[in-house]
Amino acid sequence: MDLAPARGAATIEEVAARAGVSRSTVSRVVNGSTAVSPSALEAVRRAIDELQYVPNRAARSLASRQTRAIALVIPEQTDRFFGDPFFASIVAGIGEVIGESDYIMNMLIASDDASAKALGYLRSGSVDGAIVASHHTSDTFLDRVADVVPVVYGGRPARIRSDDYYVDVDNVEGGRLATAYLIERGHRRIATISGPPDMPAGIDRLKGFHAAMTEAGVTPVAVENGDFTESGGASAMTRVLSAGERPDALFVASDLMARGAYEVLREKGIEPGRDIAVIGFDDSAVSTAVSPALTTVRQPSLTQGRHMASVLLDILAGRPAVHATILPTEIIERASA
Amino acid sequence: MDLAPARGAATIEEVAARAGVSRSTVSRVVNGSTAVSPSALEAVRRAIDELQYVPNRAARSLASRQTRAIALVIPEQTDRFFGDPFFASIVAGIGEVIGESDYIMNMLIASDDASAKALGYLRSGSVDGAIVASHHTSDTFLDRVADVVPVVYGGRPARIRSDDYYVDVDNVEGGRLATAYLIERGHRRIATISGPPDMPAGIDRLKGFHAAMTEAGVTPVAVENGDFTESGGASAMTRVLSAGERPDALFVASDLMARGAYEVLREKGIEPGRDIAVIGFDDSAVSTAVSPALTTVRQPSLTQGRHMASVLLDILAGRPAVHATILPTEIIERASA
DNA sequence: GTGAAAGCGCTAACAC
DNA sequence: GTGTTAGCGCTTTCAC
Repeated sequence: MDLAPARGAATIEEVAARAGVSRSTVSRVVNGSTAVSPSALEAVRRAIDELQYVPNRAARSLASRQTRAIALVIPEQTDRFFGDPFFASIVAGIGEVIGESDYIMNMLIASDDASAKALGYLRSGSVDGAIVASHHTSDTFLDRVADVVPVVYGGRPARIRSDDYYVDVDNVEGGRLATAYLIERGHRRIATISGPPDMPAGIDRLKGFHAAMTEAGVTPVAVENGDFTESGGASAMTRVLSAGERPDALFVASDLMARGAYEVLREKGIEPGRDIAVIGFDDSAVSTAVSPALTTVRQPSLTQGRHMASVLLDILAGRPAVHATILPTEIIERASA
Repeated sequence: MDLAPARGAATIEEVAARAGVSRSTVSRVVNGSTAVSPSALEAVRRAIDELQYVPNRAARSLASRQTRAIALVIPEQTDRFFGDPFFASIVAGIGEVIGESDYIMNMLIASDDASAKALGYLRSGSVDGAIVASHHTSDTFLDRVADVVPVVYGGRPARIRSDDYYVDVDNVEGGRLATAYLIERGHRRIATISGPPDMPAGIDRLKGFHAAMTEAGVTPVAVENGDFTESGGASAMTRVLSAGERPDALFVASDLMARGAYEVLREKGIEPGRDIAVIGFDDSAVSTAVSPALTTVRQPSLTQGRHMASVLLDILAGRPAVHATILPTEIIERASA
């Protein structure tokens, strides 16, 4: 018996014919409308099963003007995206929430050279909304995405527009907390390895650092910025050490950079946790992978991811959504400071 | 002057009206047909620019029956995907090649609980083809994807079908090489931490191990399998040590698992590289991140990714494509063995 | 070189 | 509860 369609995928038309009903009824069944008689429902279901029917997504979204897909945009180079456990948590949180919805999530790595293509994709009606996992001030293409579909940013966008949505952690407070922690423990020769100056997260953590220092009347020994990578942390550390006075405490704006700093310190015979207090930021897997374990500022990345997804889902469902969500940070005390 | 469309995105109709030509001509320009007069071309280009026109992807793929999109399917849990640098290389290689094409690539994390959704997506005509980054024998949903669109597998599929395409590294030879290396250096009490028995890569590396052992007439001290994660490597190491005779050499089927093994060895006071020779597999970033640096079997993951993408592109373009590509492996000698 | 017309597979009024 | 009818925005013959 020839059950499968002649060629290509089965269409709604074929299902309707086989079930002895109209296209509309099939559509109703597929879309879960209740206004279908039990007998028709049964017939359609069987036909769908026999033909292995899956609705054509293009046709569906053309007619309904929605795609049931959302994009997770990563404006980073591939190696940074994979190298930093921060992204793993964010993605896991987002995936968890989207997974429970009936949206499909597709990840788009929109590194510099791929951003034009990504922009075209996002503007072509391929998705109903987008989540942007990290944000550089140079990522102006994102504004042009936001013109077309709702966007939720991870972290405060560089320029906040009144209708923006974002979920951030309290980076200023986190930076302040970390720095105050060092000061409270009697350190006065304090340096920092900050994040990149083109990312709000980097800017804010540094702002918190300066706030705490000013408050205590302490002047920084050195301020060098890294790019949130391990090697960037290492070279910033080198610059800090060659800057002049050797610090007795160090605030590093990400755990990964702290790992890079560790290496350079060791090379110079300076033992982290003993000769210099080091505090990181993230509380990602690297903070316990290094030795001595890193005292750090915990940011709830998994939660942040979950929130981002929920906000987008709210927007898409027409529910009232929160424009700005700021998640708290806290110090996790380990061995390095 | 009102240049922007009234509401929503501009359509081909609006562009045509503004340029004073028909829809067909606009379509020709958009699709790069040469049969358009210079004046029409110019007019259309300007209209597109002014209206910020981007063709609707759904409409386009409905009419043309192709999507110009490919899926990168990752049948793994999120944390394993992000935790293993192997995937970073694979994705980078694929992204590089796809990036130069006019296809868009969307990554789909199809963990167990999300596989039904991913399957629906892939069967709904959303993509022209798929690349599967890793493969478990339990991933039967992939067969149903291959029914609908061309699929290229990373690694030999569990059950090879005559029309399958895949790009693999020579895992059997790699396992053999690693084991022979240990034997040549005089080790005789050799154990292995193998990959998961439900993954061809794991099976093949173990096969190579046994081949080399048999050839040399040496019996393994212990064979324990891990799941290609760091913690899996650690617990396998624990089992190896409690199995009986303490090994003087160890072949671990992935660098990440070797890192886990290092930790357990150290806890027991056994120093890798001194008290026990350890050889890994991958030559990923972790092999140099650990101390002592790991001697390992290099597999060209970036190249593998590039090949996978090229093969899919060949298939989609109707060019002859290679069904099976096997890439060579080689020993990278460092400090651990 | 250009336009008219048909149709891709579906949803969504609207009648019945 | 169910079918009929119009499109959704585009590509693609086929005439001219």
